[in-house]
Amino acid sequence: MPELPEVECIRLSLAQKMLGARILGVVLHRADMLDGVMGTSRPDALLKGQQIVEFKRHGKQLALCTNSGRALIIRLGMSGQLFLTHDNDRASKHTHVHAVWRWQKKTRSGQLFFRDPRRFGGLQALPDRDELTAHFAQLGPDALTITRFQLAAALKGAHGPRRSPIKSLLLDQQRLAGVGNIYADEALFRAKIAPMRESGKLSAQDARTLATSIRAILSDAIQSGGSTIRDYVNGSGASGAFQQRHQVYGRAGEPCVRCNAVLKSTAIAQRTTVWCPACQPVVVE
DNA sequence: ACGTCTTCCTGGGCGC
DNA sequence: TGCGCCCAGGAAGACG
Repeated sequence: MPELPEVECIRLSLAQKMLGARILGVVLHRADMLDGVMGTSRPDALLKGQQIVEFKRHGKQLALCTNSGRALIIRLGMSGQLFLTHDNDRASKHTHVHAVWRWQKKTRSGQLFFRDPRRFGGLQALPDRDELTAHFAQLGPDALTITRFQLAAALKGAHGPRRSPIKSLLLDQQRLAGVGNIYADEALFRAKIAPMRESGKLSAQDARTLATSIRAILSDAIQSGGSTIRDYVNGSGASGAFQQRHQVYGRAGEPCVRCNAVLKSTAIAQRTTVWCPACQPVVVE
């Protein structure tokens, strides 16, 4: 999916055009993509008749908040897209569209499409803002503003130092919200920390460096419009450019940009992990 | 409670 | 060109 920077770029592009818009009608093509309808009608859950007052994001999750207090969470999974107009040049965009919202804002009107071929994403309806707050609170702190203290607390854990590799911890949305496979590798490279090092054995200085690296990588990526690997586009259909600045992701076997050593690929948490064995020492003196 | 592994899907890219 | 295989931006759920 879209990791935090891509979701943030989608959020910004949608907010620019749709903030204040009223939802005139909704079509849900696949009922199994929607959760949380219990106790309410499906159109209400999908925000029909309501006005969008805020687009919120926590980690990789986006929430559409309305004047009636309801919220609709959108998770994009691996292949999810949100876009405002059909691109007639690409017929594929017309397939796997699971939901369409028809909206109007003063004299402007349009449609918002939710497309997700792999269907790892989904929609979740929440009845009020407290539920949304509680829902987001189940996730770890947002990675874009992660502090060294928050990260150090996650490394330590509630019941002693964590044994899992630092990369696994970065991917765990309950510990830190927003980092996925691309930005985990990029942040660890920037911080010069090997992805397989035990989380609980990182020093306070490591935590500080890593927190700084995570924030820097994510905000740089947002500035570049996100990373387009296959088909990511923001709400307006624009691709990102950050993929051109990846230092390790997708570069296994190529030379390290810092030291020229050959980048290695290793599986950690069942995810392809690329790192520099020279810049990111496994054993630290 | 914790850490690891399987599984849910479709589609693009590659080798043959 | 076509087929089969492998891989992919995620994360819930099962298991030990």
